[in-house]
Amino acid sequence: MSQAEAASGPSRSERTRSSILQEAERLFAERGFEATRLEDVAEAVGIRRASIVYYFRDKRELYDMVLGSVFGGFHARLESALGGTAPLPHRVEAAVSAWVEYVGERPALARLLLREVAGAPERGPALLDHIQPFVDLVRGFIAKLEPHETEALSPVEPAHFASTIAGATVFFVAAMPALLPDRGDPLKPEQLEAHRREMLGIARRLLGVRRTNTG
Amino acid sequence: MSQAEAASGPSRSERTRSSILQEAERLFAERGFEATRLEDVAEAVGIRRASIVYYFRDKRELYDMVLGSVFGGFHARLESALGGTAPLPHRVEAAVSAWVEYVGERPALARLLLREVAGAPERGPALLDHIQPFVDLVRGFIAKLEPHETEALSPVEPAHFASTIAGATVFFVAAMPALLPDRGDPLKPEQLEAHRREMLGIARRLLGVRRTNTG
DNA sequence: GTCTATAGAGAGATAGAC
DNA sequence: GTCTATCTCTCTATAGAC
Repeated sequence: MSQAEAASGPSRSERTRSSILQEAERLFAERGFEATRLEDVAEAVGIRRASIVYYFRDKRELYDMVLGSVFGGFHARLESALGGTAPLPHRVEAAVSAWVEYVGERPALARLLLREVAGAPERGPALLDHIQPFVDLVRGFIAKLEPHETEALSPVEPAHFASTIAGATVFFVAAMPALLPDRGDPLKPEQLEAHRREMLGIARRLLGVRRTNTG
Repeated sequence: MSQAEAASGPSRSERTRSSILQEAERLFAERGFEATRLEDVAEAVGIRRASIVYYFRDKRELYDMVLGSVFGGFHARLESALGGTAPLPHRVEAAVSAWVEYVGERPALARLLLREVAGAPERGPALLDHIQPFVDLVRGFIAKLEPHETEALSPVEPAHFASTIAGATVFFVAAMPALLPDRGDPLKPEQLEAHRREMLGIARRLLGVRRTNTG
């Protein structure tokens, strides 16, 4: 944002660009990359298709920007949750809570991640670029642990731990409305909170922590 | 299979049809419905694209047949696991094991399910048709339980239980090779077995069963 | 049953006016 | 910045020969 914009708010250009990203996020999540037409994104924004290309070189670049925005938004949260001086299990639990809360705020992440993960590894290393920061973050976190804390992690591999929590959450958020439509929206605060507690319970079990009541 | 085929084996027609289904299963799983070209399926089988249409009306029908085959294959297994007179937790654990084993044998299921679940509920009720038999099966199972067994289920909702296990497994199988390529194939027997045990542990926790060693 | 050839629709990308 | 118009390519589906 330039100085002038700091006073007057985002420029028209920035508002348009931001709207495109927002609608693209929703549509790519709902329909997938191939099935999403730039025409649909344009219509949702209220502009013409050619205008999208003014902001983003092509469809692929738009998609990459969406992924960057969605995954990037969680990176800071995770960093903050894992930081600090609290005991190891508390920090891991804070990370799990941050994850479930973020998915609740930005459910497009769930569908985008499901789709990306479904893609065969050879095809499209796109995902890896966006996930690598998280892998690095977690590896750094583990590297900085005290020896006695590292031992506490031994019951489970970090990769498996993350996969279980991440998979259970995105599947829950995306699958419930599809498979059990009469069950109510999983994004409703009560449902999400129940899920969060369940994930915390699983996290504690995987970490070998004795069970407590809430998080 | 007709009487003649019972002796001579599958006819050429049946072999071709079966090959188409097999390659389509793999390609739809790896690339998704839209990104899969009938051309690619035909090439993988070693025939021409037009021949596919001789066996399947159109691309959509082929896709539906693939889903039917993949999901249908698990239905019998689940039914058998949930049946019998063993105590409730044992039958649930047998179901979890059957699930993990089936995904291991037919990993296309993982990617197909991830993709289907990612689709917004409004678009394409296709998945529901294939999942409904499972919902019915589980509801029937619960309905037939003794009162004291039903109580044992109370700690967790069946839908949430299934979502957690199913999500964690398909995510694990599909995401590991993509996100941590140096970690080895999750489909290798040791890895799959470790995952199965972990899922059993989670299942027991969700069912409120005291922990034991293996399944 | 499997093929070649082609019709027909759809969507991304580009050029250039305003 | 946003538009209209158009080019070009890709893919499904069909028709009909062998």
